[in-house]
Amino acid sequence: MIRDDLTQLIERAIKKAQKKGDLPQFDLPEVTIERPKEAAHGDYATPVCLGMARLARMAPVRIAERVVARMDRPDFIGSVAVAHPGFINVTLSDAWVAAQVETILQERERFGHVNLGGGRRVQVEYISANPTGPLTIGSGRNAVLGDTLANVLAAAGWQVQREFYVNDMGTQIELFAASLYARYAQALGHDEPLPEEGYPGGYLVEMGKEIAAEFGDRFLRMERDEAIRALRAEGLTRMLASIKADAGALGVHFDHWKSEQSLYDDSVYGTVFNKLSSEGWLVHREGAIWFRSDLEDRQDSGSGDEDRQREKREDKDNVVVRSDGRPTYFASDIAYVGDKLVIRGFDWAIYVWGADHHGHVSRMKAVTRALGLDPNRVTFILYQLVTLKRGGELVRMGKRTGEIITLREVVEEIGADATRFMLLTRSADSQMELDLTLAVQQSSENPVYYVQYGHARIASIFRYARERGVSLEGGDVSLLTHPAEQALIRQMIRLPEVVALCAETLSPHHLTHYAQELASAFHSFYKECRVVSDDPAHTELGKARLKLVLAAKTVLANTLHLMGVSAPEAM
RNA sequence: GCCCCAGUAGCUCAAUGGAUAGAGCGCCUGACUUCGAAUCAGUAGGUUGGGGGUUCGAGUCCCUCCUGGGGCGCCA
Repeated sequence: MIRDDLTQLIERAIKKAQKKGDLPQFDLPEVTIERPKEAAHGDYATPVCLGMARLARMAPVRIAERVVARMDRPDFIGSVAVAHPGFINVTLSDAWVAAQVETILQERERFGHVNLGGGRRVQVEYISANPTGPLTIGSGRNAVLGDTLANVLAAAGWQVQREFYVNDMGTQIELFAASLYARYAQALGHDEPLPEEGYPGGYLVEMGKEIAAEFGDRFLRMERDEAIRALRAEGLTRMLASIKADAGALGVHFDHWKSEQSLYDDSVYGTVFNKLSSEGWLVHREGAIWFRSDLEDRQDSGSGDEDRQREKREDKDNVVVRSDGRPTYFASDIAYVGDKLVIRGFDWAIYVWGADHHGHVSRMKAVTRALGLDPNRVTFILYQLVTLKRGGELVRMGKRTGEIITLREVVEEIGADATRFMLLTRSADSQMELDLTLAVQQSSENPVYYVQYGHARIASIFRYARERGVSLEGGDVSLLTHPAEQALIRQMIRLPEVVALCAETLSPHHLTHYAQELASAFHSFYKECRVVSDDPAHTELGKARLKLVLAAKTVLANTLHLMGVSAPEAM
């Protein structure tokens, strides 16, 4: 990336200035390159000389002048300027900018990719909603974050696996099975009450009817426990199929569905448990088995580990096995992290969790450390919960309370593209309020259409060009010197930087903002510059501009696809 | 009580410690007999919740207070 080239260019210039005696000797500070907000400040800028003022005991502007004097000028540099109070502003060469159109046309769908991952393996685990009900809009935010993050990491050179963790054992699935049994029995006319704490949602009534219609009274003729066991399996299969379909409707597909139960069946849990136990991490107390966190501080004090997430250390012990012998959810999580990092050998495991699971992060980090693994190999993306309203009224929602606004409902109302874009625009840290009534009303003015319109408009230009028999063959991109053309290309070549930013900060929402800026640059260009024209004097420029808009179409499509949004040829 | 996240234009939200805090929606003014007006060009709108501090420079970092959300179970 140009940005990295610039960093090196400036670093070399500083060292050279020191060597030649223009600047005193001091340790090089980190050279940061930023994109100035003000167009007049060029394409890139660095404030590094401001920070060097004290080290060099010189005025920042003087330092900047001496650094600039020692800078090499490779072909991509247009001009370099020093600006008060000591910025170095770099403007790219217009000729080099224009030439990037050819680069984009060569790289096509790979344009925007960067190699930060170096082929290392990362697993992104997302949604992982309990398979006891349909996906909610909250799961939608999880899905969009995780899925887009996976796209971004893949574009950033990581080998990515997308995983859905299926909680197919434990209290909730038992309640689900018992609830289903009741609904099934009711469908056959029996007066079977819903269990206490059961799932009251209407979807189970439907499922009970379906199973009754398909299997008749087969399950009623069994022992009750046996029937519930059979219905649990049947219900789980149906629920997972429904979840898969709901996720698919949003364009989300998984590489692997990991069963929680399999962690026990495949003795992953046993292996991990024995390791922790033999190393003294587990303690028996009050009839239960606890993971102790008090060992932690002694273990690696001063080890200098730099957590990506500055979490508070876990300060309390947590139950792994209940006094009745049943493992807790935490027990599964322990086995699962071992499964991810050791057995399957992922270099990095990313979990996408709602903020309500925040309290579990520190104990997961603690367990990872206890297993002798680098805690930086697990990262938790926490997103703030979505509060829902309908017509201004708060909707209290939950699978266990029965009232649900399903993801499918929203996708059917406003479409997958608008849903994804809407859920992706905000950073994960911001709590969002979603009024379904308003969202439906406003879906037609969702900015996603502005971006897609740009893509469709270009497709239309090509349809028109074909009618006129105009092609881009032999187009000379060096003719692209118009300010609107240059501005558009400058936006286009930002994509790799945006991908890098999203991957480094694990915040894919930058994509939505970039997409709008890119589309805006295109629409401005379109208004100012005629692409296809009958004017003979325009022929050469027209060919060059066809190349430009094809490149723009490519970058728009790549950006949209990273977000999991379609790039329509017409709309 | 303790911990985490947030508070920025009327609304929804951006802004790797940098220059004059930006978009979209909404408001107002202009632009379609030539490639798609789901568009473009422009106007208005701000004490970045309050108060201290660090820094050459703070929306961003630290302290404190206020408001909202979430967590602190042998629940998941």
